[in-house]
Amino acid sequence: MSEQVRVRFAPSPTGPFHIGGARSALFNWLIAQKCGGKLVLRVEDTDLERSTKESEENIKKALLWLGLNWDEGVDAGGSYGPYRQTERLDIYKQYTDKLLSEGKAYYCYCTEEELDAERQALMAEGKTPCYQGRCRNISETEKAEFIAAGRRATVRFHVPENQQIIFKDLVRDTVSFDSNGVGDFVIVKSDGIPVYNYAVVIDDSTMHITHVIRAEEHLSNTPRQVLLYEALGFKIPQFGHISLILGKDRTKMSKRHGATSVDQYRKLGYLPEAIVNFLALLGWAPNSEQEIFTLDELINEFSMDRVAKNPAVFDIDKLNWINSHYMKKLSPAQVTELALPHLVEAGYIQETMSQEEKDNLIQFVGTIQEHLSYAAQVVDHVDVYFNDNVEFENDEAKQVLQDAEIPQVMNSFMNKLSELEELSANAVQSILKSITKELKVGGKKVYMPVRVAITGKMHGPDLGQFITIIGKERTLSRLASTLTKIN
RNA sequence: GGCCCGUUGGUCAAGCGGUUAAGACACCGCCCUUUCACGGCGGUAUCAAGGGUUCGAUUCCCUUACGGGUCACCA
Repeated sequence: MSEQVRVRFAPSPTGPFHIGGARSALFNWLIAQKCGGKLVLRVEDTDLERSTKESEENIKKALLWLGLNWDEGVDAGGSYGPYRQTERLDIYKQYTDKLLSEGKAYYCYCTEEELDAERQALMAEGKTPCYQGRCRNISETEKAEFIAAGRRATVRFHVPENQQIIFKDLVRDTVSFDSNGVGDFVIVKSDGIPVYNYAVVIDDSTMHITHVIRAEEHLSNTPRQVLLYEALGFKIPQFGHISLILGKDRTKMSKRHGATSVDQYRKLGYLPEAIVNFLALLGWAPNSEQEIFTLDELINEFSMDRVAKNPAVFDIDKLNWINSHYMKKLSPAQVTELALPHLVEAGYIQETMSQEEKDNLIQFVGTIQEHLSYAAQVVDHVDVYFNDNVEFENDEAKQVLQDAEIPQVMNSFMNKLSELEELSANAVQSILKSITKELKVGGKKVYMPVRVAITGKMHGPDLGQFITIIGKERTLSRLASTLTKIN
């Protein structure tokens, strides 16, 4: 009987939810779904300085927004709680006492300055800067002196010497380290709070996690953890270290690479299914040529043995392409809704607008929807809709109105438009077409000048629809004022 | 600096000893719509370098270079 797959996502609530964390969560979620296993959400809040409840809430909200729910853990309950590390202090203490009594761990009274000096010295010699074990065998009298001097002890793990630490990794296969390069590390801080590498082992083990899938930055921590698993008599889980996401300059993605948090993308009007789809393709490839995946399809296709070892550069162009794909499935009203905050911020609209204004805006958004990568881009297209004061976007646009036949085209169009009884996209198209026939000129000589005269731009929404939306009056007045500008 | 991981087009990547080295994004061109876009079709472009192993290396091994991670009383 094979045991049930249990994976976990264990963020530390110390800031915005990073896109890389989202990918780790996604991979874990996919594994759980695929294997009919459980995903545990554990909050690693042992960094008392930086952890905030707010951050925890943001992370949970972002996970849910992405469609990644969890079966067990914070807010969901379960039989292996509590699921917040600061609520598990008594559990860690039991194991610490055990390690201490078995001589596998010891108190260390070194000060920060002493440790720093030791590190510097080793670095200068070109050696691995790891703790040399000064407090490993101190006498009781020394200990008493330190305590009397007011020193507070940390607990260090006694790392065995000359041991090859070998473990299997789902992504990297066999990885090995030499225990001599590790050095006795702190497992409990002087304030009694366990350190990440220690708490994670106890948690993963007591929560019966079978597969530890996390980012590659933890790969070098794994030998420490393996040692701890062995010392505590725990079963070692399957590890899988997925590569990092890099920025365009091939360094770890950070703020200077642009938006890095899930929430920033959400606010820009990216869609959760697009982000999930994009993230899945960063570091994983399907066994087919498919690029667009629903969550269900991902569950079907996903497997750890198709996860890449090499780090991937975050390519915003591809994200945009994927997002625009999903965006086309939205109704204009939905796109408008996503863009609203940005339109308000840009000063185009007020928080309160009449239903009529809104309906009209939605119609306009419908005409530009296919140009959009994400909803906030509506702002870049909306000037032609709100602004009746036509300005040429460049000389090329201005040039379009310089041809000899332009006055005729314009006059004819203005006449026909004002005589039109019922304004519609088709009617406008007919007018445009009739002018090409009448004047025996190509479409380019008609459509382009009219577009430029009304919008000042060379590109834009379908003319028939656009004119219908802004109406006859505004169109005619724009044309009239543009004509005065070109002479 | 020590240790660990990695390196196929500009980017994501398939490939797992013999291939015309897939596909996607981006870019360029053509077609469509008597305009721009959308869409369709096509094109440019890749195995980091050097040694081995082998009848044969993108694929296996070593070295170098480059990139990244880690060495905290951060996670």
